[in-house]
Amino acid sequence: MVTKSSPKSSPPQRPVALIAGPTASGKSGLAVALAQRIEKAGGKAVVINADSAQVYSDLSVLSARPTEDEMGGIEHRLFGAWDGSVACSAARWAEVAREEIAQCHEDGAVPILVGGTGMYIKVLLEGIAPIPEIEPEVRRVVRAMPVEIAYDALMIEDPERATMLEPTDSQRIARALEVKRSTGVTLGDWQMAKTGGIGDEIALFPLILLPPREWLYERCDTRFSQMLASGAKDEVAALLKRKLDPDLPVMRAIGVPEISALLSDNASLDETIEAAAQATRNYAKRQYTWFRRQTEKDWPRITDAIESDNIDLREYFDGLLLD
RNA sequence: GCCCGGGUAGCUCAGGGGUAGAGCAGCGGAUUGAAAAUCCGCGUGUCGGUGGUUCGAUUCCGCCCCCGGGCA
Repeated sequence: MVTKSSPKSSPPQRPVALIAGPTASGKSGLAVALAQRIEKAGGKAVVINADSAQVYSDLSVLSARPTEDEMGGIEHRLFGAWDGSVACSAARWAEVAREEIAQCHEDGAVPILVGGTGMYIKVLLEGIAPIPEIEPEVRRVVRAMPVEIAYDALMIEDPERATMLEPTDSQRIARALEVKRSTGVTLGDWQMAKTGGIGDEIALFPLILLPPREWLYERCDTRFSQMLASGAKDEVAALLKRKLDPDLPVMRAIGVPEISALLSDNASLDETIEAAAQATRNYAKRQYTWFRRQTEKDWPRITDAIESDNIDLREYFDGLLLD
């Protein structure tokens, strides 16, 4: 019997690279650079989207989806994969991402997850409670309730969860209530089980980007003006034409409400730019907190600004096949 | 030059004889199927300057400076 020596340099089983960080932190460029290094070494790499806005086909400019040029010849998946009329969710995204990752492994490609949606990534790695789809009518009724009413109802129907939540947390209150009403089981009971996580089955190569706040905010500010110059108005105009439910995630993406106001003459151009830039900064801060606190302590982090070529990929992805 | 308003937290402003407060920003945090979402916590700043009245002034009075608007 031959004992197969496994040299350090051999590619690991089921590798998955992950580049995560706040908006405008330079994730996409880094992911493409990594993919190109892998392909240059004779491997194959696929970039997989882990961003809750970039999944929508209606949002290309506004979600800062990489352009053909920026993709640099690397295959990208789950970018623009959802029609705006369909609400994606962490669980649904994770399900599809899991399939894509499996497909990559079957094809001998390294999947590189890139994105800023912490919860999507968490659900993919750790799994989530197997709660069935909520009955549309239940959802409609629950979401139409004012928070106070919903909270009072939850206090009666699932007091355990109600006491765990802030009485003002409209979204979580609605979720707990719709789950109880639609399935007859409380959210807490459902959440005792978690299914679908792939964290234990893969060799994860994570990298968290936490650049200096000032640098990040400057990029947030610049970004929206660039989006306007790249056709963001037309994108929103086309989206508005679809007359979708205003509560859908596409309709709430940063820039959509702001540009809608501009298009309907309810805001000046300056006000629009200011409001959208501010929303972007607020969002970046929330992501910053997520990635700083909700990720494993031993995951490598970059706290410097990502300039064109100042990152040594080998330092962070040592063990992956690189040239 | 005169007459009105104003000058209070980074910004917009409230308040008022016992040294001050909201919203936004900023900072910290939460995050189990809408997460670019939904929430929670954190407020000392010569209250424009200076003199006076007062036990006590940021608050009342005088003067000065600055910013609006109006009249000349």
